[in-house]
Amino acid sequence: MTIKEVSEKYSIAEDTLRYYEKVGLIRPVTRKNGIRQYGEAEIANIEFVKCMRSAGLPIKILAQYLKLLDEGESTKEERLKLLKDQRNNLAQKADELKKAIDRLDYKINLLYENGNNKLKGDTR
Amino acid sequence: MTIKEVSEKYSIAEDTLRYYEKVGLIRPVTRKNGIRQYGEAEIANIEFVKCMRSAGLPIKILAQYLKLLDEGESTKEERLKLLKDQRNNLAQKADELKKAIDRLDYKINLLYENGNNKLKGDTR
DNA sequence: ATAAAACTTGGAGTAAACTCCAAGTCAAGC
DNA sequence: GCTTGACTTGGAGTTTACTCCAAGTTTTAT
Repeated sequence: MTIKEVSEKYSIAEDTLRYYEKVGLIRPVTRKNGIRQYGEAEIANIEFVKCMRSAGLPIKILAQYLKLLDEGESTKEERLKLLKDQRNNLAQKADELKKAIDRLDYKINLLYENGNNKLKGDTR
Repeated sequence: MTIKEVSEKYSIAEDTLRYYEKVGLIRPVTRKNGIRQYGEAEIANIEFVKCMRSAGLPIKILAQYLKLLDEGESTKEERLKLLKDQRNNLAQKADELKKAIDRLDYKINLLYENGNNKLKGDTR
């Protein structure tokens, strides 16, 4: 798979794919005449990265995780901690998201039920 | 309430509070000898803004919403649309978050059950 | 009244994550 | 054999959301 195909399949700009490689978020891609040929493993990585990035995991963290993975078995504990930390971060983010959604829903309902948004204590 | 008190109560830097005011995310705060005195309405605004920002709503959107509010009743439909759009954005974000969390949980479990992370098809 | 602490402003600087660009290479079609 | 088009690189530029700073003013404590 060429960079263009990957870019289209996953809606990630070619520039971004090269950038990810540069900063160690995906492994160096093997080339054919200097041109990147993405194999199955690379594709799997990219799909994983996309999922994590869309949830807001920082690039640095993901790069560090890949580095640990490539360092082998000895980094197992560290990887476990990293994954758990990130999982907890996301869970907290999900909480905040839920609160904001509930609040928006409340405001939306106010607007439906009552054109006048100036109910006591809700000036926004 | 002074800017310092608000800053401490809501864990928002003073600079950030002034910045929010500058970009129209909160209304101009009334002054006493040039010094900001935050009243109840301002505090409520700030608390709302904090909730929305922690969910990732862009500053531009929040500023636009405040502007619409201050333009009065005629902007009701537009405000409703804005709130719904943002609500939907957040809901989608929550979905992505959930997917990422599930995936991390899966990886964490793999690590617990099996030191060797190289199960078929999971190179990350 | 005067030194120290707290506040003000406008603008510059920073960090993260891209995104764009110029200049060069390389294989393929005519 | 030359042009076209896709690809490459390194580096500069952009956006968002702060965050810091210098220089000045005001308030408070002695």
